[in-house]
Amino acid sequence: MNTTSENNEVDGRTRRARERRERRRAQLLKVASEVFGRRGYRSTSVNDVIEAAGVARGTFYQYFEGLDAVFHTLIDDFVATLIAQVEPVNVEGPDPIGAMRENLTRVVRVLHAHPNEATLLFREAIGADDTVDARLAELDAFMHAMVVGALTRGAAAGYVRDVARKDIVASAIIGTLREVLFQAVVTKRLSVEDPDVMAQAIFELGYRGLAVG
Amino acid sequence: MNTTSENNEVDGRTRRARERRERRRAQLLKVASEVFGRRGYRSTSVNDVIEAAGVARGTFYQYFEGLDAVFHTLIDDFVATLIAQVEPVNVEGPDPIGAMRENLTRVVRVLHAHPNEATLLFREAIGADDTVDARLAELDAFMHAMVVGALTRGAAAGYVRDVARKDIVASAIIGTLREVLFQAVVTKRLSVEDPDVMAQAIFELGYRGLAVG
Amino acid sequence: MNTTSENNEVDGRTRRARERRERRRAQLLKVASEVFGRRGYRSTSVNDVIEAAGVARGTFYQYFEGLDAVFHTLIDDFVATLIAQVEPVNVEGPDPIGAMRENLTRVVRVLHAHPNEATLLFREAIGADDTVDARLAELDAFMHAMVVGALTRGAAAGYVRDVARKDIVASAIIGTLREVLFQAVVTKRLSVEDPDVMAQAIFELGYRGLAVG
Amino acid sequence: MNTTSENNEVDGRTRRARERRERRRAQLLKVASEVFGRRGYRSTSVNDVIEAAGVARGTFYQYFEGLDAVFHTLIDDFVATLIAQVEPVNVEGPDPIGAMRENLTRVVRVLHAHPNEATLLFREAIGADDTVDARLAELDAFMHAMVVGALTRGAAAGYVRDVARKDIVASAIIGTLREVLFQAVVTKRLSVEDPDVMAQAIFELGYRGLAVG
DNA sequence: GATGAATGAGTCTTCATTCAT
DNA sequence: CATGAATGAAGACTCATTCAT
Repeated sequence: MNTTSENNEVDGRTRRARERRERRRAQLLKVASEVFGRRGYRSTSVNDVIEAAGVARGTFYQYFEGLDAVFHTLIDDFVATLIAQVEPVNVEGPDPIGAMRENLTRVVRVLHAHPNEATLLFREAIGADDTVDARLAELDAFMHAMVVGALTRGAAAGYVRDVARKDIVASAIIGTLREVLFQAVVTKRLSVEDPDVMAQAIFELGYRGLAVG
Repeated sequence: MNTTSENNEVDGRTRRARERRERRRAQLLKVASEVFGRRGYRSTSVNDVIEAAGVARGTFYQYFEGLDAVFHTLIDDFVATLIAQVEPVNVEGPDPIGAMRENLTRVVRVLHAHPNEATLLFREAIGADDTVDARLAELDAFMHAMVVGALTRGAAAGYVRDVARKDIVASAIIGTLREVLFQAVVTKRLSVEDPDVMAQAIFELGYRGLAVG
Repeated sequence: MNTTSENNEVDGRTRRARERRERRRAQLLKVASEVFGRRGYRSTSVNDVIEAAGVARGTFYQYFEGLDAVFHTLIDDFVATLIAQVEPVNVEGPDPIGAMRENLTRVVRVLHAHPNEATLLFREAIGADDTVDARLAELDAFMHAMVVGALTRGAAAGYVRDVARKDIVASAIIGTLREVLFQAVVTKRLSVEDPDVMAQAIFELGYRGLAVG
Repeated sequence: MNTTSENNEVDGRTRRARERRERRRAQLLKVASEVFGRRGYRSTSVNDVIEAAGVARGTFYQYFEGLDAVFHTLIDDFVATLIAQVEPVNVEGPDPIGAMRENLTRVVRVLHAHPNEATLLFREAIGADDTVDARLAELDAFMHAMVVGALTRGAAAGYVRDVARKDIVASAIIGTLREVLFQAVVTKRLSVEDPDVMAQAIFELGYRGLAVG
């Protein structure tokens, strides 16, 4: 019927409009992450982004409340993606150590594949603003809790030593990851071709330590 | 005599003037580091600093070219102080491991004693501007070279394992220190009363690893 | 058709936008020349101009890089207008002297019609800055070359005496024009109702001198 | 007597103090005129002057109210010096034309001998501020009246033509002098070795004009 | 929805002038 | 008197955000 077809037409229009909106939004995010990666978040202005995107000032503000919002979105999305790479390790499963290593490898691969976002996370997001700081603190807390849990369950299962200050050791392990990944992905001072090599080196250090024999 | 007393007076004036200048400069640096620590470098304006210091706009510019200069000075001074804590470790000496731990303990103490500056270094200085980035890169390179050297000489002397990727392991060790110190001194998420406890935990992890037995 | 009308609409918008921009720019230049004429370029601030124009700070900077740019534009435009009044005199034409006088008359009329700009040129532009100085030097050189050329060709054609130091005489003639115009148009110490009277007086002096008979 | 000798001593002290004051003041004026000549009055700051003079900020303000005062003093002194070169021409004396030329020659010599001050007068003083403008207007009026008087008396005595607009002709003559001197002394675009050559050229133009024969 | 001109708050920086030592 | 640190008014410039078209 007429009404139906009209409704369909309207629905079609609405859908297409929404899709266009989403494409625009995604494009703006992509361009922004490139510009942030190139010039640094703090020295990027709205101007830089709209020029790079070939879009008018007002258009930008129809999609985001401001540059902060873009930045927060990028950080949040990327943090979510990273967290999604981590699968809970069953300490009583067949190969818990291997499972951990696989988690690490997946995270490293995502960081390698998104160097702009990695740079944002490691370099730009630190001390940026309270909102981002809070988000990073959450990420930290998440990782910290996870590692402390793993240490606790691992020790109970007899897989790892029962260290006294699990909180310090957890921070130490996180710092290891953070720094190596930062140097490999962001500053490129460490040249690591294969993520597995990195995982291997880190695991050896963390698991066996530097003691001889 | 008259001439002498006049000369003395002039000298006295000059000396007192210079002293006053230096006190002012030091005061401004101190106040600035506090404000930076409180509000973050990037959201601090010259206004904030001069208000906190109780000083007129022009006065500030008589002592520093701008906020950047203050920030750079703080970073440079603090980096120099930190580096000065590190004494070269003689791997063939009686207790090289102990010497390393003492280096670490001294660094930790300085960071504890200057939480504002530590915050600047760990949180504010990252991605701030090219000059500071270069300075931090130097600090990184210095530490990295030191650790790689220690690993090499330690392995030659039979104190530590001869790991394959010394560069990755060095970054990992630096990351360990950085993160633990950051969490302990800046975010205070880790409560570490005694620097030696921290050193102990880190050493145990790095030296013996997590392997059982 | 739809597309066409849309295109037309877009074109119309673009055109109207450009026209508005040009009107704004012209308005700002006009207001600025008035303010400069009233308060003097050197004691005029951006504030003075935007207040007089009833425009916001940022608007001004969307059209000009700064007050300098406005000043340079005004000077350059006016110099171009003045130069455009001068037509080359064909010394072998029917009435070269009359042609010269017509050139002079046209220049005088333009100066009369734009007293603000004349003031800028005669009073404000001298010693203002290096850019303007260079521009004025060009204007000077242009006029000087023109007069020296006229003297040379005039002497060859037997119209004027063949003076020894054509360069000095050229400067003298230019000085004559400059000073009389300055006093008539800018300071209004000379009241000259009719440009032709001025031309007449100057020509008499220059052509016949003060000698009796 | 004691009192006398004391008074004498005091007088001596006072005198010497005054002399020192005057030497300082003269030195500051000299240095300032150099700096003004080099960097232009408008881009010279108190700083520039005291640095060039090797004197403290406060000292400067003990001798002058500000840079304006220095500038005004320099202009006033120089204008007075120039005016002092001009001796009234007795139109019924033996050689009134020669007397005028001598006046001109003396003025030219002073300008040659003080290029910094000449630059101030010709380039920096124009449109500088109301006080200077008024002073220059006085100088203009003085010269104008003098020339108009000379034209009137010269015409009455039959030495020169009785031109219709003596005011315009007077401005023209002054403009001649001003421009030629400006180009010769300040911009050095006219190279005039001998002041008499300049006087000769100007007089020829003014007296005989450009007419042939 | 897209556009881009207009806005004005916020910062930075200079420099003439004062005044305690 | 000489000194130079301190002052703060004045001005320049940027940039995130709004809104009429």
